[in-house]
Amino acid sequence: MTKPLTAKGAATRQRIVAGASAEIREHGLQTVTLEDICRRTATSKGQLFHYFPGGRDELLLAVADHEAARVLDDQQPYLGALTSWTAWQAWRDAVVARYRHQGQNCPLGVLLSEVGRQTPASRAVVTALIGQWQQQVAHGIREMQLATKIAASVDADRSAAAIVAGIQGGVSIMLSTGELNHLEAALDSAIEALRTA
Amino acid sequence: MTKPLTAKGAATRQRIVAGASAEIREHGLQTVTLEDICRRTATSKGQLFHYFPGGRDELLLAVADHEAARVLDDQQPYLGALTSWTAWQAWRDAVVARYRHQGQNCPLGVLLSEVGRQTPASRAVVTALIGQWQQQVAHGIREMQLATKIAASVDADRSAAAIVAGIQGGVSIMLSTGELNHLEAALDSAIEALRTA
DNA sequence: ACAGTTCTGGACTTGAGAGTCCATTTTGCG
DNA sequence: CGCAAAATGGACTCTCAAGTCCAGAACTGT
Repeated sequence: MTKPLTAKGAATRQRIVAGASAEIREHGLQTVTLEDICRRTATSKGQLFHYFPGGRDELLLAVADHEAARVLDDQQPYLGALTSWTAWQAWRDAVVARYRHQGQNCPLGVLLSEVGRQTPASRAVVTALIGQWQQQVAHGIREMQLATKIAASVDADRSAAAIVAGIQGGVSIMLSTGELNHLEAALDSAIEALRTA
Repeated sequence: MTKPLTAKGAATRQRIVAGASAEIREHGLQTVTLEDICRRTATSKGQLFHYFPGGRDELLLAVADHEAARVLDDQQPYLGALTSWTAWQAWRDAVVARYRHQGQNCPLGVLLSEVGRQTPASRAVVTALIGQWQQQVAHGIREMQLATKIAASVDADRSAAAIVAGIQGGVSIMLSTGELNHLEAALDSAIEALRTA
């Protein structure tokens, strides 16, 4: 029911979303204009409003979806297989490395701190992302519990919530201060806590 | 060297900053206009630019300073006297209660997620805030260590960094999803970790 | 190939908000 | 009092970006 879209049209639409995402990651949500996006993606205003009749808001929502997918994808395969302490460490390293390497260029930070609060629809995207993420971490904790590597008394969901919060806070702080310490400390402390519980 | 300011002038300037802070907390940074601020504070454009010749940016910087002070003040007296587990719990409850009670109306969230990245000057304000906060938490940990209530092996600064990150993440998530779980989980897990270390 | 639809380009309109300017009032002070 | 500096009000300009519109090119299926 969405729309009749030819192959070419779908490609253009996709190009716009990807270009807008990149532009926003690089320059921030507030400073990016539709014209910037047109320039970058070699499209025109007409096309932009053709594919996103709702204008800026609708495009931003599509960008939010796109970015949300990236956040989880970028943590794979680690996040999906937290079955040993080595795996947890690898995941931790992957998360830290990613943010060390790309600095400001961060989908999650943009999503949560800039897009998230704007409209109900984009809030829903963020909420779903957080939920999935937390669930995957919780799943990892439960697997470790089955293998009796983590005490059964640990509340998997609650610990997962704390870990996700720690990462998110670490990333926020990094985006504002440029320092990575907090992210590392949050992850290390959380994992350490799971170990000794 | 700043400026010759009469008592009346200083009062007006102060009124503008306070009004702007409130307006931003209530409606978000991007949606608030200078005219909104004028209306709320019963001032005019002329006054606004008289006191903040640098315009919007300069005003925002003053707001950032103002809000940064609130963040720490609002956690007192708890944050300054983390000398027993009861005190830690009281602090934890104060933080949670504050966010439960005021929801979106949050200086820290606004600061970190909206103002922080804008200009170098506002980044500096945020960086200083985080530093002070972390230091106060670390100080609390050290006092507990002196009283042998926390193991001496704990790295106070690193743990404090993790705690601040957890709170920040919890607040960010709350601002986007409306749920308080993550903030509570982060604080509880962090304190629990200090206890059992 | 041809009719209908989708896609594309870009000029144009519109609205909003930051910043300017200056006339007027109030205050500080000798 | 009386002058200079500071404070105030508000109309005005300027810029810029979102969104509109339409004409023309490219593609679709029959």
